[in-house]
Amino acid sequence: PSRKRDKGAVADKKEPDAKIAKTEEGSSDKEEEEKSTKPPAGSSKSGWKNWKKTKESDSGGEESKITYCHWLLKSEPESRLEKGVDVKFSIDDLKAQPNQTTFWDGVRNYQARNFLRAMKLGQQAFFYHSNCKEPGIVGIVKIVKEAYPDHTQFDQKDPHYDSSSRKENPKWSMVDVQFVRMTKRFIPLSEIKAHHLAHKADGGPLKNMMLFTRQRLSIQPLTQEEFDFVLSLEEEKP
DNA sequence: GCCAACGTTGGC
DNA sequence: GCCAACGTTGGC
Repeated sequence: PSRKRDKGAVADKKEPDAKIAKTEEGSSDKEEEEKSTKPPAGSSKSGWKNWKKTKESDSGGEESKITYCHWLLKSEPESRLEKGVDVKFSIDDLKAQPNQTTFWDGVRNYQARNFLRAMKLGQQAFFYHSNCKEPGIVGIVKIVKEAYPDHTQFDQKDPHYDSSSRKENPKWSMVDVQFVRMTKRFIPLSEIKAHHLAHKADGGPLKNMMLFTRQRLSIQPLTQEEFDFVLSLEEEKP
């Protein structure tokens, strides 16, 4: 699960426009809670080392730590029932919410959750339409509230109810996001993928993009370079 | 609708 | 802790 449902209006408030923070990424993909700065010692098959090693630190001699400050959020724009509940949530649905803001509930994957928890106020994310006729990026949103417990994990009627989660120590988190703008044009997955493939050969900015290296992750970080490159595509002719 | 990718579960 | 079975994601 990943999603978002069309009921997540959030009470409005004006947040002071946030500082664009740098994100230190420290997530793991396993069950444990906050982990410290170091990766699991000998972890072999978890996804961590793969993205951990993708880049040298830019400050010379220090611990290599990728800083992500942009994100990609997947959501399904077409109706689909999950336990009798329609999980459709398109960018138009987001625009229709009060204050064009919603909570991003329903994430039930540890790695995705840890990325949610790393999100900082004011950071921008691509809104990606998945599982539909034309998958791709349709708009930009920003984080307007950092991670807090996802109440739908305690709701038995919710398709993402988790009976194993305790109120005292909630497993799952969500953030609030607000619509910023549509991209100047639809940026299809196929086009991003073509660049990814080319960049794998020539070392370009999308060579490690998680859309392709962590295919099923519904919440993904992007480096500044990845974000900038993808955004530059909106200026090009289709 | 098919099915590849890949995360999770549970037997041992 | 291994790994086969199973379930889900999501492109095509």
